[in-house]
Amino acid sequence: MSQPDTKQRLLDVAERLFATGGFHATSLRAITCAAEVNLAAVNYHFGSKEALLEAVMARRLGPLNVIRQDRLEQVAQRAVAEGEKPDLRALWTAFITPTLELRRPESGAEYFLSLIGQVLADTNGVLMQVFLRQMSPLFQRLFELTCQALPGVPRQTLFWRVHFAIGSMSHLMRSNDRVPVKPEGVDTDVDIDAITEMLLDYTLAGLEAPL
Amino acid sequence: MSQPDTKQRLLDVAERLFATGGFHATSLRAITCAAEVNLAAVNYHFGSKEALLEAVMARRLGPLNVIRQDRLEQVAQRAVAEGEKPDLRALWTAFITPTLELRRPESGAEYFLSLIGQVLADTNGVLMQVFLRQMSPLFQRLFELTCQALPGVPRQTLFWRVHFAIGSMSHLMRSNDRVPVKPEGVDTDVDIDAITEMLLDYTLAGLEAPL
DNA sequence: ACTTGATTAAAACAAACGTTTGAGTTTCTC
DNA sequence: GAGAAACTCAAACGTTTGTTTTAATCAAGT
Repeated sequence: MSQPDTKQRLLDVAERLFATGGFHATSLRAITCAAEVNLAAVNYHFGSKEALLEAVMARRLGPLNVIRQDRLEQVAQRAVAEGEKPDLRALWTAFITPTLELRRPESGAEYFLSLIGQVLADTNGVLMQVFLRQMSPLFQRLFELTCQALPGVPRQTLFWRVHFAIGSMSHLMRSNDRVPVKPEGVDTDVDIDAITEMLLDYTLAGLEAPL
Repeated sequence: MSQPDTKQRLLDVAERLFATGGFHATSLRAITCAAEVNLAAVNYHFGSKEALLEAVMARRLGPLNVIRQDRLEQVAQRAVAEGEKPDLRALWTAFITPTLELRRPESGAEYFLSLIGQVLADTNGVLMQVFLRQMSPLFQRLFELTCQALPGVPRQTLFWRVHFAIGSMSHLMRSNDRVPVKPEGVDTDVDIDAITEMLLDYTLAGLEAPL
């Protein structure tokens, strides 16, 4: 009958199923069945499948973006106060670390992270359009601050390097522990902090690569 | 009536539509309509939608993998002959350059490249399964040779760095000229050779990042 | 010209899809 | 307690989907 958390259950289940199966390959019936709510609840609470997706993304992306934006601005302000250019590692730490924190099981957001990773791979489809409405300002800001941090690198080169960096990061976001090919003697079950450091090292080296 | 190139048209159109719309969001009717062939032709020539996808991938991935495998082995053999470790840039040039060549309009394979980029983002769904059947050996080989080229970097670290590199590359493969966010003053319409160099620089710097 | 195998076509099948509808139930406010 | 708003439910709607079926047509070989 009446359930106090229908909307929440739909969001949680949709997050998981969209992440593991993809938006288009996940039906509303699969979601509502897993959430143990009625099919019509989706349209009642959200209006449409796409709106459900948008709600799934907005509930975590909003707070995540606030954190990242704040941290980016702190780095920028510190640089201004010191009359220096922004610290590149601090910038990308501000962008990457809160994001990968969502990878921790305790965050309850690991599927969300995977979903966002997939969104970043969407070729201008519905996922990407929804996502960009919420992300463009942050991407722009990150890029501009990175340009300030690396004044000797042409803007165009930096654009592509940032593009590559987003690619690495989103690839990691998607994979969780689902790494498709595991070589011998490699333990893929690795600590979040360690992998964050590795990604930062890799990204920083790439961004700063000699011309 | 009888058309000499029904199968080819299906492959071409499927490649394009799967690449631009995604596998699940592209119907067989959309493909057959665009190819101007009958719906039953898909099942007649390929057996199923998934088999069509597999054929789409195999027709270019097979030859591409032969080229890449040959070039990788050349680098490896040169190193053995000289009693040295393999040259890292040569390895990744062998892997990346033939791949990004497909980005050229003249190759007729730009949609294929985008499709493979999407496959690399698939979370163990049908796309990834089809793909891995054709790609695992090459990935393994690339990883092992990269380990040989960088003996001072722990295997596990290298695994993740290669993972990041694949992420960058696939992100680039997917995007073509569809870059979602274009900052001011950046020309995203860039020469293939230039962008290949940029990706190689970025990737090499990341792989070789100091510990 | 006939036969056989390959190919095409339209229709059908069974299932699935997102959305809508209208009735019933629950919750909230006065 | 009554009424309104919020919520749930099952059925229905109209459409779409991948696959199958069967007959017709084409192409190649004898």
